[in-house]
Order: sequence, then structure tokens, then C-alpha cells
Amino acid sequence: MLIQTRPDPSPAAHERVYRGLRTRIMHGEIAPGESLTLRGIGREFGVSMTPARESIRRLVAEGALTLSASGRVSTPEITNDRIEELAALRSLLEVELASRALPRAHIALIDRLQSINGGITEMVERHDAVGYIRSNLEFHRALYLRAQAPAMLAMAETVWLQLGPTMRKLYGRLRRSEPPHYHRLIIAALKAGDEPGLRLAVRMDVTQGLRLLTT
Amino acid sequence: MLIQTRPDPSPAAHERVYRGLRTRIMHGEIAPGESLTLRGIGREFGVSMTPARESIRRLVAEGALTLSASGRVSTPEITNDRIEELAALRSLLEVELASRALPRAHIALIDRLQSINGGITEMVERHDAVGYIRSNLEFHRALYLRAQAPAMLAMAETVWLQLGPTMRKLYGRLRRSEPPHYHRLIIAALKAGDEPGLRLAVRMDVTQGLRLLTT
DNA sequence: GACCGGGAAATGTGATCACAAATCTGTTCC
DNA sequence: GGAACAGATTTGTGATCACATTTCCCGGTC
Repeated sequence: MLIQTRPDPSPAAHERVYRGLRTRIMHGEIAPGESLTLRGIGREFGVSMTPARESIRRLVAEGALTLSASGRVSTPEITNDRIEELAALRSLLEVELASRALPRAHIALIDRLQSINGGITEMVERHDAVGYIRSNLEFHRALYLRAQAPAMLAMAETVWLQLGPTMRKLYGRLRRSEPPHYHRLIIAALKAGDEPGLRLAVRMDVTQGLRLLTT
Repeated sequence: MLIQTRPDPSPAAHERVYRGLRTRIMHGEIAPGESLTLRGIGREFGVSMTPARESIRRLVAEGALTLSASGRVSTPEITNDRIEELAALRSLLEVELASRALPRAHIALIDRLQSINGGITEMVERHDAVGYIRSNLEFHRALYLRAQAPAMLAMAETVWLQLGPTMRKLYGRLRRSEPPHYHRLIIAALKAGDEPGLRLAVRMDVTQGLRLLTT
């Protein structure tokens, strides 16, 4: 075999740009309604307009960005109806994912979740909004990875992406020292093998924060 | 006002290409594993590689196409696990959409559904696979449009898109003169305002065919 | 007959450019 | 003072090109 396995020597430029923008959006680092330009993105990542355009198309397709009639791209202004819908989607998808992960949840996973949870508490104390959002999503992703349902997980992440720009705003309205209460319930239900309890805990955790925005 | 309202005078080239490919994939006109080339697409639609590439990026982002490590694009070969997952997603999303549409379902909608249903029967008699798939999706979309949940509908359509290439294969295994049995149940439940019945009928309709593929 | 190798063709990637449309800006006019 | 207009600038779009890599095909070797 002549070809040495090099899994990802230098990701394509459009991939780099895509990943960069994606995590920024998902973590709420871009305000709703903020607008972007192809040349600006290109300059920022040191590439030409071509890869910038491709990454934008991808993000638009995933609902992370909207583009106006004239082709201008910006993060979507989110309405209450849309938030309600996205919260319902999170509930539907993530309850199912958690349920599928339950029979596969070993002790190692529970340890991992508890560790991530500690990180979340730390972020709350530090008032680090981006860190909080990132850790919170990490908690959910760690659990759902056990569901062995990649298409479903991808859909859930797409919903997170669409909610990204409002997450920041959401965080501002949370109680300052709010501990991840429902996360504890999720872990307890996992330990007990309690499926109805797990479903309820996930549903509450997922809709709790978003309810604040719609009222 | 100087600017005359022209809602869509000439859709951008990449949009045309995107729509063209999308409907072909969703209707099952492209076999699983079939591969496409940027130059080929460009030649077919009379455009250069640039719009072809953008539409491909979009479709890949939506899961309608996969691209290999070397960047080659093709329709995804679908495994049984993936089909099971996508069927579960259809079930989750479409049951919810139908449920939300129920309180808004007027007589005009029911008439429309019955009319589409007639078209489906016709397609079955004609052994027109593509027409069958198209009419079937039209039936579901007409119902879900009443749910007033655009983000959720978009997700459901994404799942249809991902199932597209296997729809054709599925059709081949259906009984020749199979009438849209569960569609009748859906319409009956709508008329009766029977929510549990509607949820069940949609779940059965959505998973019925796909079950054939996994066994 | 099957496997391997090398060269030719095909393919994806990214940069650059021209062009049209949209946006911005500074000035003028009421 | 504020609205309207015209020119300048910015921006998205799509075509074209060069380049590196991959894929394909044909001939040779064991």
C-alpha cells in the first residue's frame, strides 16, 4: 500500500470556513440580525470569495443563516413562533435520542456527564455565556451519541444551530447562579434506568429556557 | 413607486440547478449510489461549474447527496439502520405536524386530500412510480401546510429528500394495485376530529412502506 | 488469466475577473 | 431641518482558468 493514511491533512478551505462560522453561530457569538459579507468572510479566513460562498450556502441550507432577496446574508431574526417551533423540535428529537441512549448508557457515560455538568456550573459562576452554551450542548451531545442514531443527532444539531443566535439572549435572562437542575434529573433517571423519568427530564430541560424567551 | 414588483423574474442559476436536482432526488429519479460531476451538471443546466457547485453544497448539507473523501458526489447508498432511523424521524415529525394541522383542517383541505388521493390511485394503476411518489408527498405536504409550522415542515421535507433514492426501490416491492389505505384512515380521522386516530394513521402510513425495505 | 503499473483523461478546488444590482453618501432642493 | 436625488462604493453572481489529485484504461508482466 503506497498511500499512507492521512485522514485529514489539510481540510479544504471551504470546510475550515464552514466550521469556523458554524461553531460561532451555534455558541451564540453572533447576534441575531447581524449581517455578513462574502469578501469580509474571505478576508477573515484568508481565502477568496469562492470558499466563503460555499460555506455560506451550506449554513443557509441548515437554517443557520438567512439570505435576503438581494442575496445579503445575515443571522436570522427569530420570532416567538419560530422559537416555539424549534423548542418543540428539540423536545421531539431529543426525548427520542435520550430514550434510545438509555439502554446503552454505561457508567463511563454517566461519569462523563457528571464531569461536564461540573464544567457547566463553573461557567455559570464565571458568567461565561459562550462557555455555558458550549458545555451545555456538549452534555446533550455526549448523551445522544450513545443513541447510535447519526441522522437524528444531525437533525438535533441543526436545531441547535438555528437557535444559536438567540441562546445568548436567553442566557441573559437566566438566573445568575442557576445550576443545571434538570441535568441532575437526567443523570438520576439514567442511573435508575427510568425511561419515563428520563423523557420527562429531557423535555423539561430542553423547553425550560426557551419558555423564558416566548413570554 | 418606481420599482415594479417582480417577485422572481429570473431565479439565480444556482437556484434553478438546486431545484431541478432536488425534485429529481426526492421523486426517486436518481438511483442510490449514482454519481454526479460538477461539469456534467453544469452542461445539463447550461451553466458553469460555479452554480453547480453551490447547489451541490446545499444538497449535501441537506443530506440528499453524499460526497466521498475525494470530493466526488453521489446519492447515498442507504443502509437498513439508516432507513429505520429516517422512518422513525418521519414518524416523529409527521405525527406532530398532523396533530397540529387537525384543529385547522377545514372541509376544503379534506376535499383537496381526497382529490390528491384519487390521483395516487391513478398513478398506481398506471404503474407510474415517480408519479406515485410525487402525489404521495403532495398529499402529506398539503396536510402539514395547515400546521403552520414551517421549520418542522422543512425538516420533514429534508427527511423525504434523504429517503428519495430508496423510494423507487420501495415502490417496486409494493403490491401492484395497493390503494392508499392509510390515507383513507387519515381523512376519516380528520373528518371525525379524532386526534389519537389521526396520530396512529399517520404513523402507520409513514412506516408501512419503509418496513418492507428493512426486512 | 489475474494483477500491477503508468500515462492520459476527468474531476474538484480555489483564485481572479467582469458585470449588474444594491447600498451608501454627500449634496441639493423644498 | 428633512426628504430626494445622483454618483461612488460595496456586494453577490457567474464564468474562466490553473493546478493538484483522483480515476480510468490499456498494455505488460508473472
